Amino acid sequence: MDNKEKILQTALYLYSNNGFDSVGIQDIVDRSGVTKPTLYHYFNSKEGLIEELLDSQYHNLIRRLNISANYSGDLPLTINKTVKTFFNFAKNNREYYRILLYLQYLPVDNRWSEVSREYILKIFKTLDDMFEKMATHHGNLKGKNKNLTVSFMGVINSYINLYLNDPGKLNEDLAFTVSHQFMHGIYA
Amino acid sequence: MDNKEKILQTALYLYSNNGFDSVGIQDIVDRSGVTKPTLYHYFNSKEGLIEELLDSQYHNLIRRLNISANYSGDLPLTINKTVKTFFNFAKNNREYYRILLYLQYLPVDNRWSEVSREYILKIFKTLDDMFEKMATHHGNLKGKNKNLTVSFMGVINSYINLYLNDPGKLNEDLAFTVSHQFMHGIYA
DNA sequence: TTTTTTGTATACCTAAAGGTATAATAGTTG
DNA sequence: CAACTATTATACCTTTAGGTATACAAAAAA
Repeated sequence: MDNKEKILQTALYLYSNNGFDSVGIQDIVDRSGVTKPTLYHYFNSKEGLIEELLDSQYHNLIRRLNISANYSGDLPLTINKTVKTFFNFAKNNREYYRILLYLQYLPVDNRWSEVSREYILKIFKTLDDMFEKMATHHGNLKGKNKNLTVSFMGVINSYINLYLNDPGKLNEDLAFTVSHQFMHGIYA
Repeated sequence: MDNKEKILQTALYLYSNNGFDSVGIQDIVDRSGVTKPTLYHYFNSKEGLIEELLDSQYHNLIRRLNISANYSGDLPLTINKTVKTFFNFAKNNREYYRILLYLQYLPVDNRWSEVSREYILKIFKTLDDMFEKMATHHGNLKGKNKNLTVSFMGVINSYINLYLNDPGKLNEDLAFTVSHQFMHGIYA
């Protein structure tokens, strides 16, 4: 692993557990076994480092999401696949997903909120499209895409936030339960 | 309004829009028209200020929540009242609730995460008790309280997070929609 | 083989953070 | 009125933050 990769890994670890503001460049270079100029050589600034960090695993998430959210007639299957995609991605990229969660609820004027907004929006857009397509077959969903997207992300992220330290819980069973409850409510 | 109150108001405003780490004591005292020793006289430290800030409106929330979450036989009514309680509280205490949201998704090792954990847990506990009581009348909810609490908070906070800048949207209609969907799923 | 680029370390800079020593003022209590 | 307590301002402290000027070694290009 070269120095650049080492820095990215360390930054991911530290930022994920403490947040961007609580981790200094010095902390990162110390833990990576390099010095500041090395970091600045590769990333130019703290912001540059964070941007590259966010970018690094994001396309992976979007790619998977596009596959599972690609509705073509079977609503329960699509919902379940999408829940599983989120759970699996979060399980396999715990540190990264923790950052994504943290960014999603950052105050609006926060410096880092802007850096990440496009990423969050893209995820929402993908789900919104999914629900819109679903509405063509299920009339009762018509016009509700936004609400559905918000509910869906809310439930998913709430579970992930809770179980991120115990990722074994984010399994197929829970994914099924969550999908089922989302579709049929708490009585069923 | 005395200086202490002025400081609290300013801190609430600034922290709510930027997060704790992005706002310095200097920013707060400048905007309050006082000087540092005044702030330190009343609050001892940044942490002390934040603790008092969190405390200031928290009991209000818990009080209301205890009333609406007090299940006594009518599940849909209780759910709906509780959703409305959250929406109304968030609407009437936007800055405060924004901080609560932000704290809920902070990385675990973050300095401020600890300060706020008990508050978040108390809210979860109240809802958990509500769902447990409900399960005595609705057998199919039995043993699901934790999942129900997580889903419930997830959906509620996701909506609030989205509409906090446009709080007119957090109205009774949306509360009804959210309650209904929570109970009966997206098909209904 | 010379030259240039890439990568890295030492040592430093400036700004801003949280916090305080000291002293003055105002109000309260004896 | 005297003593004391609560409240405030000036000016300062220390630490840490992000970032950089300079110099040097290795590798790639000429």
